[in-house]
Amino acid sequence: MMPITLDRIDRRILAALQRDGRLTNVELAREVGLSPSPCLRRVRLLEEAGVIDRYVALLNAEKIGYGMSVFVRIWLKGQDKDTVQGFIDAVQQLGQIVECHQLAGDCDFLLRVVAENLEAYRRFQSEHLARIAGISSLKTDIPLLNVKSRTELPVLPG
Amino acid sequence: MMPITLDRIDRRILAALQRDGRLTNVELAREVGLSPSPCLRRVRLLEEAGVIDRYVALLNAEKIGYGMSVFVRIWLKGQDKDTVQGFIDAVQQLGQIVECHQLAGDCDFLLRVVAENLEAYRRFQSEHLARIAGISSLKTDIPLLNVKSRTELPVLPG
DNA sequence: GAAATAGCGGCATATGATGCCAATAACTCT
DNA sequence: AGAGTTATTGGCATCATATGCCGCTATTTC
Repeated sequence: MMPITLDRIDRRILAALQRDGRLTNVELAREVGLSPSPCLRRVRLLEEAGVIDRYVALLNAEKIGYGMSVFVRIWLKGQDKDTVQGFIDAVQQLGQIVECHQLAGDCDFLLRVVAENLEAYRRFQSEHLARIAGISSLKTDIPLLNVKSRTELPVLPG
Repeated sequence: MMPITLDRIDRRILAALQRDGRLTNVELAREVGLSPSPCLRRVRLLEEAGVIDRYVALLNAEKIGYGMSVFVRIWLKGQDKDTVQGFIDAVQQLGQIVECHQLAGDCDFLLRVVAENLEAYRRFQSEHLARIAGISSLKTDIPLLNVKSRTELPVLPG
C-alpha cells in the first residue's frame, strides 16, 4: 500500500481531526488557514483515500464500570492453521477483548482485556479465556499506571 | 470514581457513537428510537458526565507511512521515583510512542511504537529509546497480524 | 509567453443543531 | 388508589453549518 503525499495543510487537518473529530468544517478551516470550501474538499479527499479511516467517540472506561484493563500473553499448543484460526475466531466473539495481536517471537498472542475489576477479570479468564481451545499457557500482566494511550499518530514535524 | 447508571437508550447511543462519532443527531435519534431533541440532551449529558471522553478521527497508519507497529517490553535499573519518573517523562516526549503502560510483574513497562518500517524502528530504538536513562534491558515483539484492535468498549448486552 | 491545470474563495440552498415550551409518562407519598 | 411532583419526551422556530457550483488566481507546462 502506497503512502500518500500530504502537504503541510493536509497534515494540519489530520492533526486537528485526530485531536477533535467533531470540529466543524468552519472551525477546522480557520485552524488550518483556509476558507471552508477548499478545507472541506481536502477532508473529503482524505476520507476517500482512506487516510482518515473513521470517526469515533472514545468513552471513559471507568465511568461505565470498566475499572480495569489487563494484558494477557498467550502461548498456543501449536502453530497449525486450525489451532491459530480457532483461537482468532474465539477472540472475535469476545467483546471484552479489545485488542489482539499475533506476535513473532516469545509468545504467540498479546491481548488487552477490559473488565469491571480484578475479580471480574478472574471470572472472565476462567470462564471464557481459558476455555478457548488450543491454548497451552497464558500469563497476565496488570497495568499499574496508564502512562500514555494515544489514538493520534504523529503527522507534524517535531 | 462511580460508574454511572445508563439505561438501554444511553447504551444504544454510546454503541452508535463509538461506531461512528460523526453521526448527525438526526440519524442517531432515528437509530436509538427517539426524536432529535431528547436524543441530543442525552448526548450532552453523557459528554458532561465524562462518559463520552472525546471524539477523534482515526487514521490508517499504513496510508501515512507507518507500516509498522512494535511492542517493546522494558525493564528499568531500579524502581525508585527518579528512575521511573525520568523514564515516563522521556516517553511523553516521543510522539512515535503511542502507548505506554507501567506493569506489575515480570517487566516494568510495555510500549507500543509506530514506525515507517523495521529499519526505521531500529533507528528509533538506538537513537531515542535506548538512550533513555534508567533502562536496564528491553525486548521487542513484532506483530505478525493485527487480529483485533477496537476503540469500542462493550456497552450492550451480548 | 500562452495555454492548461490545480486549487482557492464566495455565494446560494439544503440540512442539521439548539433552545424553548407544552404534553406525556413515570414516580412518590399519603 | 389517587393526587401531586418530577423527569423525559416531541414539536417548533431560529440560527449555524454543510454542500455544491462558479468564477478567479496561482502555478505549471510546452
